Amino acid sequence: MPRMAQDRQKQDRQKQGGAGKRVTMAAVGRIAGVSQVTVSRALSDPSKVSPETLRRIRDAIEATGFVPNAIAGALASQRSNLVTALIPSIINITYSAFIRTFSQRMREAGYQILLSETGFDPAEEESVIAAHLSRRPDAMLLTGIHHSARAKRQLLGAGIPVVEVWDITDTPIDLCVGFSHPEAARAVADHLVARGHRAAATVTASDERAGRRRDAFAARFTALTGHPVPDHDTRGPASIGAGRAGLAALLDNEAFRAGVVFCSSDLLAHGIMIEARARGLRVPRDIAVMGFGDQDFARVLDPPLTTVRIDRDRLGQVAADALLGRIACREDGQAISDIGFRIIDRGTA
Amino acid sequence: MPRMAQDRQKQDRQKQGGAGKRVTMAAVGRIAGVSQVTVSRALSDPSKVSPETLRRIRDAIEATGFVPNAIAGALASQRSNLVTALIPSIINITYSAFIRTFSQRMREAGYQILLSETGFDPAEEESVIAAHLSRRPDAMLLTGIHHSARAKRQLLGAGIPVVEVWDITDTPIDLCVGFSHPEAARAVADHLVARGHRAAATVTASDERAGRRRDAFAARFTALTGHPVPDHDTRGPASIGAGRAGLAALLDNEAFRAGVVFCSSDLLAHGIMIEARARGLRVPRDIAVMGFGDQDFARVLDPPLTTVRIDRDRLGQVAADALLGRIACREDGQAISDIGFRIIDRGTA
DNA sequence: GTGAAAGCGCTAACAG
DNA sequence: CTGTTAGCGCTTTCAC
Repeated sequence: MPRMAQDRQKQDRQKQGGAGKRVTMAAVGRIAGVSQVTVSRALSDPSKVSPETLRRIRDAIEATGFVPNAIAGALASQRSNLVTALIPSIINITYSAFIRTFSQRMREAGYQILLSETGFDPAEEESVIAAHLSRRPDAMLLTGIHHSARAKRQLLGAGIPVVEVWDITDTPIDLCVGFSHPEAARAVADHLVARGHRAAATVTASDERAGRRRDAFAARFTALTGHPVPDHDTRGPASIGAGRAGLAALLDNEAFRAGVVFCSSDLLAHGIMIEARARGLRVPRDIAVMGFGDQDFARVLDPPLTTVRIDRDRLGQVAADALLGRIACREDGQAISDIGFRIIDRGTA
Repeated sequence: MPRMAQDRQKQDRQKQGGAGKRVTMAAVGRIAGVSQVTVSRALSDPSKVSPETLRRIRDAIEATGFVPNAIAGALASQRSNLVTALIPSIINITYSAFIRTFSQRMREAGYQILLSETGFDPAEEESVIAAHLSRRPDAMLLTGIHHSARAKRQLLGAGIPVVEVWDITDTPIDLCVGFSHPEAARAVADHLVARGHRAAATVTASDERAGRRRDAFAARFTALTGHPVPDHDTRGPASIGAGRAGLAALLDNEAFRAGVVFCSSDLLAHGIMIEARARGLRVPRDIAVMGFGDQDFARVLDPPLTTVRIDRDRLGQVAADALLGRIACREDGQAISDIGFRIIDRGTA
């Protein structure tokens, strides 16, 4: 900030009066007739302070509107009560829904969550990780299992519990909770072939995990049926519009005319249903659709969407518990949790 | 297998010094052969340090994996470079989409965002505000204009810039950017009546602002047509499923048989389209639908959804700029910004 | 049950 | 250009 602006700001804050001096524990103590430490104790463990003193301190806090300075507390105690989380996208319900469960669980345990988006970009992630680490979080949540070497080093150096979610690996940085994407995709291929499908295509959003599902699906489907699996890459985030465009492209290219489309998300699948209907094609008779994620709308579409359920709430919960366990130094909890997946057979495939 | 990975992990942490000594500026300085302040300067303003010294410091940082301690920095400088934001729901795209724009803008200016949900509950909001204030943010964003008296007092006492978004008032705490919900709702009523609609109903999610829109809409529509406007309250968050259930309830109650349904969100409107079609009703011939929000899917539905557009990106941008302006002490920026709304006429009403 | 003293790791003056 | 000296507002530890 330019020097002048800074000076002016200082003056303004002082003029504000109420804002000039923020209330400190020392000030509260002065009013209550005790020392600063006693105020600290009254807040952190009231039982260590006599009832009478406690009352005076509480009155003083109320009168001054004192709000403790967590920054100073964190510096002194070396505990920030902060947990940071990185997700690819905040507007993608897949991630935001499980972050909500995770946050709630952590908040109940007294932690606040610092959340950032990384936008599916490893370089971006690296810089965000460093920024987060500078806040000295007590633990950290990362999405996915691929991180730059530098980021891993810093994470290890931080000496805090780290949980990687939404994927699974034998070699996590620390903790890991998720499921195997290739395995899920192969299960989908097996399922669709068992149901009699002999032609398939995929529509896939820009997401490394989605890409691995597509590859595993195509490999298995082709192995089983001998037919290639054309793919449409949305080159962007999943959306209903991208799904419509995806089916349109597949059909117009004549790479695909009928069969089942396996999508990397329910949103895409929904778009495919709309596009199919707009073209006078019947779902699932002409075009069958398989989603991924089992978002809340999947069951209320018409026909209801066949998809793969990932228990996001459980994922958030298990991730939080794993971290909490590590923080409490219970090293006994298992480091790797596979929460699995489940094919939900409904009306579109 | 987990066991081995776990053991390996444990060793790694111990070797790393686990909870051991984190690298400090003093340590980096020692290695580079300079004092701690010089390291600080090298980081905050490299031009103040000789090139040769800078090189040695950078090498030392690289070698040690040093990550600056923002906690200590914040305590010393009285600037946290943290901005906190409260939104009702993280999984509601309405809010998460604009938070993304806001965050990006703030990040470019060097701020990190601490985000929390308040879940539409004022009491919850109050406690979250206090928790956020304890982190000594440099600014704060609040959703809506209704806050508890205690919360307002603490906010004022904090002496930081505060912006209230998604609504508008003549008496903001500090800054305010949004639009008038009753005004938007009345404009919708005028528009629908002008298009010939004489019967209307509403489907409304649990959200104070949505409720105010419904009330203003019903009052205007009735004043214009003489007909009452039945409402279905979803008693919960907006969703496609809630929209379907809403139309079903309206129709089954016989409070409503044909006409236009004004929804508090596009998601609800989408559900209504699905339910109407499932019942063999034509949209918009039998049931017309008006959404709210103009989410990305609105234009790709079939028929495309008529709705009200709120420029969320602009909202996020203006909110960020307002805050940044205040932080830089440019008191000239206007305190209240009305970003307006726009009726987007498409195929459903 | 309460207080005094000693930092936590950094930034902000002020010297040199 | 670089170093020294003071804190920032708490928690911790040790006395009393």
